[in-house]
Amino acid sequence: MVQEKRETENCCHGHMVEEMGAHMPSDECLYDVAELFKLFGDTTRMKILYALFESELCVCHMAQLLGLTQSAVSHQLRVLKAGRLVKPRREGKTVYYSLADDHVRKIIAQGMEHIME
Amino acid sequence: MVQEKRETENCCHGHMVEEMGAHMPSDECLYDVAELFKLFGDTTRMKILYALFESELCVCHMAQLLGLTQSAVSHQLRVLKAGRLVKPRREGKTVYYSLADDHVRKIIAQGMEHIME
DNA sequence: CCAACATATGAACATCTGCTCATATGTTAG
DNA sequence: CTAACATATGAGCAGATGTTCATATGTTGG
Repeated sequence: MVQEKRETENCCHGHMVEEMGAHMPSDECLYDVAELFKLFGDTTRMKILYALFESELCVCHMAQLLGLTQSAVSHQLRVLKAGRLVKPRREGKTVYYSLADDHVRKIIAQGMEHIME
Repeated sequence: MVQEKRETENCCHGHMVEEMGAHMPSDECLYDVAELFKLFGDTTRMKILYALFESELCVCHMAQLLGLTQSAVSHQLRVLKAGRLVKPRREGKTVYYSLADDHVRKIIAQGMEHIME
């Protein structure tokens, strides 16, 4: 995350530039949204999330279903859990994961819609 | 994109695994959605998109507004254009970019909502 | 406690990404 | 045409990311 480089170029003799800035969300907010979407921006994670659309699943079940290693799935579940997109439920040795809330479903659905244009 | 690794592990003696698969979108579809979200998954691109929320902007204007290099902005606009999230409009030497459609706005808004929980 | 199973985690590695710098392309004024 | 400006693009590089392999942790049955 290294940036903050200012240019002196200017095609429009920059008035109103600061005025525009007023409507922009804070850098932190923009960063958070980008981080959120980053979670959806990987095929493996998207597979996992979509697999959880209908019902909770345990790790090894997901691995089987998606043709992935248990380790790979577990690593990604860790990321998704940290991002509050999924939540675990332990039952004996088995850990079942499910979508954290309906927002996740909505966001994915919206993305799907855009793809199907 | 190297994967396709199958595990033999099985906590649930895998019946119904294939049945689940029936409800999954095609790999290509999942891939496309992930690619779409990947576009939103970067702070610089999110800044650019958000800056375009209200009105079209030329490249150097965006660079100024966001405190980024003209080159960096141009590179990202290329990516966003390829992903059909923004569209250019040439006017003399200047190229104005704007959001490609309202879906973009909706998707970002949905993301923002989730952040503000 | 021990063995077996389910999941989690750390290190190493190859790949992907996004930035910078230099330069090319496109456009208009003179 | 040429100079000046706006944008685009390519090469190179540093940092981020996702996978694998090996191993640790957690849980239950015997």
